[in-house]
Amino acid sequence: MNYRIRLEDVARAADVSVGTASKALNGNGRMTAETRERVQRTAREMGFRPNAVARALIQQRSFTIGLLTGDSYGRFSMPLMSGISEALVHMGISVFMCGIEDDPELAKVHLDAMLEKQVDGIICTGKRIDRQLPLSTEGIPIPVVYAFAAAPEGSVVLVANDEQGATEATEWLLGLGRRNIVHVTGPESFHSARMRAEAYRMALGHNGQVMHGQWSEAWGHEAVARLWAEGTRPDGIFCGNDQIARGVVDALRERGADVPGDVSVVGFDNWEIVAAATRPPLTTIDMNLRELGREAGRLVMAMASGEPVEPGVRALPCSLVVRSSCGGHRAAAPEAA
Amino acid sequence: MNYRIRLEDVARAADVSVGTASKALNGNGRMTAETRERVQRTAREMGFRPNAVARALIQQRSFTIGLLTGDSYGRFSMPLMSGISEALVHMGISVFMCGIEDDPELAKVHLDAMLEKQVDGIICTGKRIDRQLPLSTEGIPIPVVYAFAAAPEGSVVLVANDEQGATEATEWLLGLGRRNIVHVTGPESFHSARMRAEAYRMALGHNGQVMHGQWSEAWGHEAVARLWAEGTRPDGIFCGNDQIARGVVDALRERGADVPGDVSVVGFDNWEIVAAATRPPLTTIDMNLRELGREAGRLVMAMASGEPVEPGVRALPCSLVVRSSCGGHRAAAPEAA
DNA sequence: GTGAAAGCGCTAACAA
DNA sequence: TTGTTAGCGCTTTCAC
Repeated sequence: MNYRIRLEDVARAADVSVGTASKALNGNGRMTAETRERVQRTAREMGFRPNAVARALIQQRSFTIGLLTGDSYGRFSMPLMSGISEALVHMGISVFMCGIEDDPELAKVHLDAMLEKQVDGIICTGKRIDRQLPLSTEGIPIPVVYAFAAAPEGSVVLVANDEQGATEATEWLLGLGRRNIVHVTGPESFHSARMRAEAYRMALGHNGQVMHGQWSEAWGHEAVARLWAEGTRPDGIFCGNDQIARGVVDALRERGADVPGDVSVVGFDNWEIVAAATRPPLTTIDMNLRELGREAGRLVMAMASGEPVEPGVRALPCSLVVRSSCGGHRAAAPEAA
Repeated sequence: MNYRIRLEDVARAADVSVGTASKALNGNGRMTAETRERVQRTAREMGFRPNAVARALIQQRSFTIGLLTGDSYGRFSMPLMSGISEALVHMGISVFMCGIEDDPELAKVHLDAMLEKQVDGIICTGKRIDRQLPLSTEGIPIPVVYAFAAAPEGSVVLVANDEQGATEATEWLLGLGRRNIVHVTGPESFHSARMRAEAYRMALGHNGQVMHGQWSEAWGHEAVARLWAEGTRPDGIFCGNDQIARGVVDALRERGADVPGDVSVVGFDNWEIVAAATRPPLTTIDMNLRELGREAGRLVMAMASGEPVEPGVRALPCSLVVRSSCGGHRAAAPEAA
């Protein structure tokens, strides 16, 4: 009932010209309400589906954007893409998604394909915010937004606010009365690790103790082992991600330390599969990647519509998600900024 | 250097007609090698990018497909989409991806958008193979393939071979000399859980012991607790997914049972974040979702090209991934079917 | 071997 | 208020 029905068919059936039919369906032009309704009804009855390709050709807009991602695991790219899609679907925009697997050749192939398909804009995303994708977006004639990825000078980029997130985490522990707080995190080579550590120190008001290692559960175990070996007994541990936090919580339990009774632990990422499965479930920082995606979608379309958008890095707020690894309740500490 | 350059511009610069330029660039028609090369060189130098929208309009093919997913977490849809994309990118095909969040309205909006954009085919995917998406693909004038999702009668559908995977897992345990093997899995309401349990029984040659519960670590703990309470001491446990397996392994360790010394444990899913972080890392079944995606991509394009494709369910093989939770080495047991 | 011209399905400017 | 017409950028007969 909807195959190969052209506007011309609808027009003929409704006894108007294609021009009028077009206007009737798009709400443009002037005509009697009767005519407009008749055309719309006819179109509906015939199962008419406008050909967006023809429309794109003439309007020079495809109502399509491209999402290039360096995160093929989906940890970051899935929530981002959900947000983007959510923000744009009601404008009739669809999202091309492609993973580039750290391969410059592949990245170029995908990018060219999208450019040829006349996407209205491109969003690039990675799995860490201090590494550029293997991809040059220089000289690209359409808007580009970077979300959760490093970008060339002068780009529009969106990231989660690591400092603010880490500050919230640390202050949450302080608010709970914890005073001997250690920070166990990933490699110092990661910008995020450095930012979070810095914010932790600032919130503490002194140097605290920062332990850099891997972003893994194993490092969480190892870190606790080192702490115990050197006789340190923290009452709060802020971890650089949820995997480390899970390792820490398990290691603590194995040593008979009660979480959250003796030690409060905060994670970072709110990676459901890890945070919710930890015993007790992790209180952690959510980077609100979905909202980041929404904002990226809005921005790229604003740019595509010619609205002026300032280049620069926009850091969106993280929020604390309270589960059970700290004790305390949401209301007992300051809200997200 | 590549903005708004049309074929006409290239043609003029190369001193040929647009028709000739088109043929030169697409390798069609007849002309002197010199002319062809000159046009190609000119196009390259000018940074010409053919407008795929115009091409799609005339060829009635957009070189685009749609991926509708009910799995917004990405556990299944990411590998699937990587596979699809991988199989099709070299045909110049891009993939629209959209999550439908169990929302029929949203699903329809996305589906209509793709249809209007003249996608050449659609792939639908979910997060379990016995639940249909909230979506009717009836009367759709383009090929539809279901991958890892339930589908209406007469559809082309691709799933992982649960029986074969479960058989491999069980036989691996048997091959290791385990004789007292228990199966701890998810709710009986899941088709996959029933299929895997059935295959487990077949491989065992008797009824064994099947414990249905949740797909969670907590259930893994609980199941071991029950086993211990009733005095059962298995030497092998085949788990319905990796999360259960992780719970089982942790619970076993807490009771002083050595894995894999006393008990061998096999998981299902090969979900890296869970399987690799378990101590010891899990030997598990991989559903090869990426390959499933590749096949889905090939199939949908074959259908779009008019090749006859038999409707029905195609079950693709799973494979055993050996880590440390069983002892034994890859060579000691039969290969994947 | 190369060019001219028609047309894919639609929108928008201009006539009537 | 409605219809006519000229394209959007490309491919593809069909002449020459």
